[in-house]
Amino acid sequence: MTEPPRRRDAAASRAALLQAGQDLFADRGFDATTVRDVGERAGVDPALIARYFGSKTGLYLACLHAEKGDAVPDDLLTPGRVAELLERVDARGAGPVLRTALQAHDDPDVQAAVVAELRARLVAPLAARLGDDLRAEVLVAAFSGVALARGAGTLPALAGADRDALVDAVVGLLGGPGPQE
Amino acid sequence: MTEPPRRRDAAASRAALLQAGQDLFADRGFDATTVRDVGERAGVDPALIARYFGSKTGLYLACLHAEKGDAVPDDLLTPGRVAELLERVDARGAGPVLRTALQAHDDPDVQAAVVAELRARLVAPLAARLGDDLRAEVLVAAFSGVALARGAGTLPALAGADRDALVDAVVGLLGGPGPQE
DNA sequence: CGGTCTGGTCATCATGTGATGACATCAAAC
DNA sequence: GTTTGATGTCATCACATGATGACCAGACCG
Repeated sequence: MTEPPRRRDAAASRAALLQAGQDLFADRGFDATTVRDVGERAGVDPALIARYFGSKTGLYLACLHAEKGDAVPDDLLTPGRVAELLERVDARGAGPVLRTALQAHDDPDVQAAVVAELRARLVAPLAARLGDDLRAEVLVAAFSGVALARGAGTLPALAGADRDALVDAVVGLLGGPGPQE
Repeated sequence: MTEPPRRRDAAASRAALLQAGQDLFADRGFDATTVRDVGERAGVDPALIARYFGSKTGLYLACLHAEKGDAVPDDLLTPGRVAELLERVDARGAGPVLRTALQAHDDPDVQAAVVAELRARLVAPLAARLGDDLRAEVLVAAFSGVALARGAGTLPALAGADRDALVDAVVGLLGGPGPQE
């Protein structure tokens, strides 16, 4: 750090592309995001995506791994965790992982990576608590649906609701008969 | 009916396109379905989509209205209704309505049509029972998530589960604290 | 038969998109 | 100052996709 900002800085360009990719992929999904969009948002020539990430898919995978660290794997059933995730959804979109949970990706590498992310970050802790993979996955799918719908605007009350009210509704409906303390 | 099948039959071609559109849109969504796909599946030249429906979007709207009648508006909380909907999802994909509930469509006409369908078919009856639009919409979003994930295969236990077990899990988790009798 | 209408086929266009490689330009090394 | 490698810019390609219109082929009517 503290380097005088170079006028040409590969690391900075790379980081800008990564950030722009995270933003746009989270907001619109993979297919609806073009490399030109990413380049424009990053203030960088789209051709550099190929240089630094190999391809659009490479950038997507990098975005997936980049956000790996910033969400602590934790339980989904606690109101605090629900609130935290929803806050994140409101601020930055549903995110590639939740998105791809509900729509298969054609590229097998991407699909495998998302499955692994989902499992590690959300399903596994829940399954450990519930003792049941199926119930854990149903919960994850249901929450993903709420997160996506929040951004889609197709369900007006959900899209427009105050976040606290939404947390209440989600916890009330999804957290119901599960073992909470 | 009982007409000897004409070698050239506009109504039959139209119906074939409509059916193929319903199948493919339900299975893959709007964007991932090409007019060439629809034509091939229907055994009909794709150019006829333009003739009979004006455009791909026109066909999509027609598919939306076509399946309007075949799902009885009913309550989502009852196990019977959940089972019925899941059966349909297993047989024919999530369907355009549930799909678009979670991903906004760019065309405003389509978006408006889907919002209306969703409201009439799913949200309204639930809201009447729960007395709360927000909770009703959360439930619809959650169920849509489950339906989509069922087909996406990203959550293996959910995708592979026996339907009865899935109905149990869904009813147990979503129907929990709601007013059921 | 000749004419016309309807249904169907096909070539083609315009556009958007991801990818690629040639070229330019800056910075550091020598 | 020259060279060299890194960094960035740009034109362009290949391909998929939705749309369009010219044309063809039976059917029905006179």
